[in-house]
Amino acid sequence: MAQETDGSARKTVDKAMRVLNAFTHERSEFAIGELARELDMHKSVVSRLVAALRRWRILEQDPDTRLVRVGVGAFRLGSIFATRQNIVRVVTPYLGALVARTGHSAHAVLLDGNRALVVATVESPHALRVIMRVGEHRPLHSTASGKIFLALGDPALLLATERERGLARFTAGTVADPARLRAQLTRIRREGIAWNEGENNPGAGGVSAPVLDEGGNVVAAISSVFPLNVVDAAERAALGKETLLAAKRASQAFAASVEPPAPGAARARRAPRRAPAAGKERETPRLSSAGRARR
Amino acid sequence: MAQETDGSARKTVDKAMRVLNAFTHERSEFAIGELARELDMHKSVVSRLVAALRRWRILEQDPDTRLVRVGVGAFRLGSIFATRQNIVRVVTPYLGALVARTGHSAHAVLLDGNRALVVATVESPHALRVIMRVGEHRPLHSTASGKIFLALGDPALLLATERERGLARFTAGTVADPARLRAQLTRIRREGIAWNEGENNPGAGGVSAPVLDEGGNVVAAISSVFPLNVVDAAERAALGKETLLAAKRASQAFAASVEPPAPGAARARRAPRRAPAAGKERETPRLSSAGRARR
DNA sequence: AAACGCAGTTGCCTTATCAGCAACAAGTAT
DNA sequence: ATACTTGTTGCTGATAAGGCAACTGCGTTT
Repeated sequence: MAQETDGSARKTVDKAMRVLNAFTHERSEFAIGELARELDMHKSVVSRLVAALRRWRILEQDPDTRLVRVGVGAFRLGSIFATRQNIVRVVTPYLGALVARTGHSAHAVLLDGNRALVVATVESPHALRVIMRVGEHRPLHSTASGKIFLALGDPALLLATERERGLARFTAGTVADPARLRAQLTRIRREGIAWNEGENNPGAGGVSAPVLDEGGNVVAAISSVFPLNVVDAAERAALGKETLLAAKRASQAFAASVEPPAPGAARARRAPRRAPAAGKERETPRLSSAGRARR
Repeated sequence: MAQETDGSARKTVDKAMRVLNAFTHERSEFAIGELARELDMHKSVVSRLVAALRRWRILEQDPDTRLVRVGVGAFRLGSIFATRQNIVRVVTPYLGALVARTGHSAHAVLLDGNRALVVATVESPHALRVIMRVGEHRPLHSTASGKIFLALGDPALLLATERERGLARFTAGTVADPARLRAQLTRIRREGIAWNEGENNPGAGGVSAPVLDEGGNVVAAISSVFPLNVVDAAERAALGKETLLAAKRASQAFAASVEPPAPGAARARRAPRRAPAAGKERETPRLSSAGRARR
């Protein structure tokens, strides 16, 4: 079948991952047949893959309905990531403080490929509030936090975003014109905060500021989100200031938290070493690649 | 190699999962070679598996040290589980309230195979406190929450636990005698709460109570943990009462939260149907199986 | 009731994929 | 400089995976 020369394929694993990737917050349960249809694989293949993943509890299956769901094993793995990522731990308290001061929901996102991944949220106590869930993905060009990554992250990210799906239009306000987006990004670089005025969801706006490591690289973005119709210009300005402040504090806390001399550190960690030749990279198949933010 | 007749194997996926399973909170980074040694696989195999998983960001690799870590893709999956599991969402506020009243750390655990998995924690504000991290696994027979599952969950769980590793002894207080353990379980069933007096960690004790669904099945356990030496009998009794109360409230909240009529529910869900023949089950290879709590 | 349809699992056989080896590439220690 | 590391990659025989079709449970239809 003349598979394009891809040195390390491990196609079976790839298929298993395609199965896992089908699960999202919106669609968190599938019948075997559904998966097969959606992924264009044969029933028997999906059935056997699911069985394999089930053995490790990465997936689970409702004994009654036979619907397949994400399992506790996936949660275990994810929690390892969350623990290691100081960011999540470090940033959460600042989100809480931010919400307490502003009254609007706040969240933190990480870059995941060429989308932003929500990794922590604190909800506003108000009845009218914007809700965001941990694990949700958001586009880069139509959200405040996304723009932070586009403006301050790897330039390749912007190129990939434009190329990929083009700049999809979600609302009337979405900035779908590359030139206008670039103009916004320049401004963001200057001011240090990014705005979104109903460009992703009608009626919902946001401000975002970067969490930076000691080298000045963006590691995450903190955002406040609010209903556009009840927040006037003055309040928005204040909200921007507060968000920026929270992000700055979080940056300091993050820098301070990185690799604390490791109390009971046992395993030797060799001195830094540049990655070797590395061949053709090509991360995440069929979704094309986006260079990760350099460190 | 006459692999024992296991109808659906998907051995490559299994190997990939063995790689993932190597990662824990204690060991969250590996060199490729380390993994190969530990899993008794060849360097080249691990290298290619890691490359495959990296493409989906389930794993990631430090560009400098080349150490392999759990990636953001795993976090994404895990968060889907966490969201779907109302338990985590529902229970957390009650943990907070419990800590506020008692001053001791509290956490919630789910059953993961034949261990308990910590899924939510709230720490005590005191300087002297017991700390537990989300994602940690704890044995069933030497922890309060574990005993809840043994006492109120599927009876097969107890058998599997005894068979598996025997009742490993962690401290002088560990109940390693099956008969004594069963006696404790009987009492737990009667009283509705379980105690641990330094049986897992010397000096640390805990009380746990079950979160039950509408059918009376254990879906989770809530525990308060405390330093044994500063908590006298009177305080322990109060702590037990509070923990039980929190668990009861959480149970009600959980029952109320299950499947809210599904507002925009689109996909048809067929009527319940018992799982078919199902062949030889055998969950989680090489760790033997433990029947899941029946529903 | 009996027949049909649908979803999921499983045995069999062919073919494609993977494990192992060894060479190589990069970096580190002697 | 030279000898060890550790990780990646081309190559080829051995193995594991895919497709098919049969079969099992169930629910629905005539």
